[in-house]
Amino acid sequence: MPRLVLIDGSSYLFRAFHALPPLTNAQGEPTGALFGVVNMLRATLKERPDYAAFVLDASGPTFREALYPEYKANRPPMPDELRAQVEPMCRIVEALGFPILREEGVEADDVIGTLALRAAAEGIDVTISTSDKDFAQLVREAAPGQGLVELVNTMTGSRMDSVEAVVAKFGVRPDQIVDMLALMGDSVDNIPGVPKCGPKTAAKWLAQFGTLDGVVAAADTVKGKIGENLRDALGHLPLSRELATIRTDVALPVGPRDLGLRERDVEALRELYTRYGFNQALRELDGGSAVDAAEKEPARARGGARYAAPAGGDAPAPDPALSAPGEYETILDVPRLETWIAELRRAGRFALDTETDSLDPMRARLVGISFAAQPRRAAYLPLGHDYPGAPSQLDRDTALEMLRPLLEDPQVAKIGQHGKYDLHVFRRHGIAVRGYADDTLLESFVLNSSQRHDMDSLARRLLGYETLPYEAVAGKGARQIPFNAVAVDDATRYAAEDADITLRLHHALSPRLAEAPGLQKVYREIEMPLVEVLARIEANGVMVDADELRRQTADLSRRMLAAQNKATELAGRSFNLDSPKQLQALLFDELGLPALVKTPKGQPSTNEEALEAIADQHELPRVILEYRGLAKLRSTYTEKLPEMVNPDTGRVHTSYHQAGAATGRLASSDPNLQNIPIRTVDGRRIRKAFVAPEGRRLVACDYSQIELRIMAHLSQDEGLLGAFAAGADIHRATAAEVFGRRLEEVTPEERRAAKAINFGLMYGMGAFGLARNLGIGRGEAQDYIATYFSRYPGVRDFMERTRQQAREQGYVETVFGRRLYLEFIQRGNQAQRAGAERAAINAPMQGTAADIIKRAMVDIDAWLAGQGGRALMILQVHDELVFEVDAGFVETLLAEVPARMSAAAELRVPLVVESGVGMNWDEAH
DNA sequence: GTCCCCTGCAA
DNA sequence: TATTGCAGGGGAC
Repeated sequence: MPRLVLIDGSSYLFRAFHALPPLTNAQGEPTGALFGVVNMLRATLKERPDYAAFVLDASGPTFREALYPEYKANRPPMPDELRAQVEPMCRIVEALGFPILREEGVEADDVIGTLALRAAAEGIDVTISTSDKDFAQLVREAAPGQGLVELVNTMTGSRMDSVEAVVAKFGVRPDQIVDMLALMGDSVDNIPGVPKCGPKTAAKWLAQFGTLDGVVAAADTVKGKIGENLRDALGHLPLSRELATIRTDVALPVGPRDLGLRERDVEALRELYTRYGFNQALRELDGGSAVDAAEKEPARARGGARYAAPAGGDAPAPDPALSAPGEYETILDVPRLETWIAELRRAGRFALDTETDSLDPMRARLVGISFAAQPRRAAYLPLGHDYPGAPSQLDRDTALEMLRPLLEDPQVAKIGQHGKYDLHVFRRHGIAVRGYADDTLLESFVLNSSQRHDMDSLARRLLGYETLPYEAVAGKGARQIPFNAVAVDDATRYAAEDADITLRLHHALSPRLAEAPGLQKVYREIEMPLVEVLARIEANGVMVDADELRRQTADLSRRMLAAQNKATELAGRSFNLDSPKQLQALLFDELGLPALVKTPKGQPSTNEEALEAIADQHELPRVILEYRGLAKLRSTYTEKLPEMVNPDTGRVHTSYHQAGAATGRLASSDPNLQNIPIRTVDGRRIRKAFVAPEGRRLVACDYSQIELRIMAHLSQDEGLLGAFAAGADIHRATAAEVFGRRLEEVTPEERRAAKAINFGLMYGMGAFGLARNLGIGRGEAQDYIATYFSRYPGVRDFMERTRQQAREQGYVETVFGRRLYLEFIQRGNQAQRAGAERAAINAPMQGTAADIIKRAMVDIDAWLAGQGGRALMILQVHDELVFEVDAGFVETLLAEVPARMSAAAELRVPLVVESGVGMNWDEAH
């Protein structure tokens, strides 16, 4: 007969918490209750039930509160050490494969009761695993076609599987338990009973009178003080009985047969057991002895990642030494710091990390520094914890002067995780770090750009180590406190761990790079040298004319208001033009215009394409498009950029994310300066607000058609190579080929179509996309593409080769050996595979372009370093570099920079660079 | 407050 | 059913 195990999670959590000593793991987190629950669950799994569920109380009121507002009023709030264990417990339960049930408005008891009786009725044997005696009321013996319901308490090992067993334990039958509980009452749940009536008395009365009703009827015959108490309690006994009754008829979204156990997630369990120090469980996991059911399937894949490819680079069984907890100390006096400095110097290389009071490296103040020279041993040097009662710390400037020789010594190698941030912090505190040798973020990025590279993920994946989350020491959301307000002890656990884990990650990652010489070269020759260059660009910042932007804001506001009035008039009522939802109701429901475009979720879209499509049927769509364009410029640019000016420098400092795009491109944020408008007149005005200071100029240098040139190089297509060699206008040349014209005969319309083909091909576009882009029929678009491929057969072959390579080896490469893994190319569904193929075609071109400009940046930065500050690199926009240059130095820069950009790669086509000079970014184009 | 959706800017 | 990103406002929870 199949068996269902229902686990009363809440009861175990409480009992284990109170029964076990207050255990903690190496990080000092409480683990006692967790430990108890985990052991109970492991014992349950060994019994191999067919179905199981872990049931918890949900928040929110239940019917019992409605019945009796004082219900559970005496219950003390959950202790913090216990509360902290709930979330990890759920993660372990999940990872073990148990379904978790948490029903809003229904207590766990009633969920269990309902499922138990339903299952028994369906012929399933039910084991309720609980430490709560109240469940004895549910015990049933098996009957024909009916399963039994039994109780086990794995903490005591007791089992109640028959009426007899219940009688033996409580002196009453299961059907009398509720009456007994009503008579006894329950002080914890605040259920009133008969004062002085305990289990013995209740059992005696029930043996005598049969039921609660019988007891009530015979109340007058009970003698003595307790008889009086009984008679006084008569009024509330029915209520008490109802409160004590476990419901067996609540509505639930699942039935017993929905509660199959999933395969356990071994990786997740390893991490969690490691983190909480459950060594026995860990050994069992590795030995695989106890629960072998799980080994059949790999741990479930992580969702979300678009490429996410394990291929060569994924988690080995973590070395236990790497995943063990570390021992951390706090440096509070000069001798201790001297000892550490000596040790770090002796080691010759060490991991370091800074803690600050802000995420913005251009505003952050140093709060502390951590170091690690060998795994599992790290120290935290607090310098700026200033909460009331903070321990006395070393003076910041004194400590920094002590550290300066070490930090500025290029012979002592430093290892960081996202060290660019720390370089900023040190620079702004007067330390020019040298010898920044390795960055685990970039090691991971180069090894497999599709995965996550944050320290928590890396530690989990590569070390099987669960880091202390930042939220655990600083809180989260609105209640988050700055790091300087974090207690020094907590800070030490968090910060020293950062340095320790950085070092361990480097030990895990660098051998993998060594195994892949091509990748190591990308890491060593492109990414690592770029770190300091990016830090310099960010620190340089760009001057923004805030007044000009404010004038533009005013102008945009005026025109938005006009558009809004016009829209209100046309619609016949007012509505929120910023709300796609309201817009959709207005256009498609009220005005009855056709909804020709759908959003990804199937809603009628109000995007530009959709509005353009109905613009000839109504005036409103055009007005909305006008409004949208203005609103975008105002909210994203003219209003925001002035707010981003750093008060110290008077300039805007973006952040470049070196591991931001899987193809190898940089990404920019806070603010994003890689998407400043250029295509419309209003948009271009914003570029006029990016200015050069008095006596200087902005110089913009951009690669001409770099991705198409790379396509020519990679495909070695003769036609394409020839066109670039001849210095032709490539879109015109393409049009001439595809439309069978002489170059000078190509019409603007044909050139536009050819341009769309060129760009579309680089993105792996099909006939459908080209048709939509050009507003032509699909057949016609297909003809264009066919003609294109017949004129440029090398391109067609190249694309097929690329797809093939991606399918066979799971990744594609740039000219410089950077890889992009494409997980879905082999095992995705149809749409995912198609998407992966498009990405595969695009990545070598986009990625090679990224490699090239990165190389150029490193080279140019080195050159600029010797030019006495007469020019600064201030922006990178994928194929463009922007410089701020002394007016008298412009000539020199123009003689030097474009040449260096061109020389950044040797391709089969020339790398042409175009330059412009002006007082602002618009003019420099 | 946080998260998701829709929208739109750049190369 | 065209690649890579970042970010705004609305609105549900």
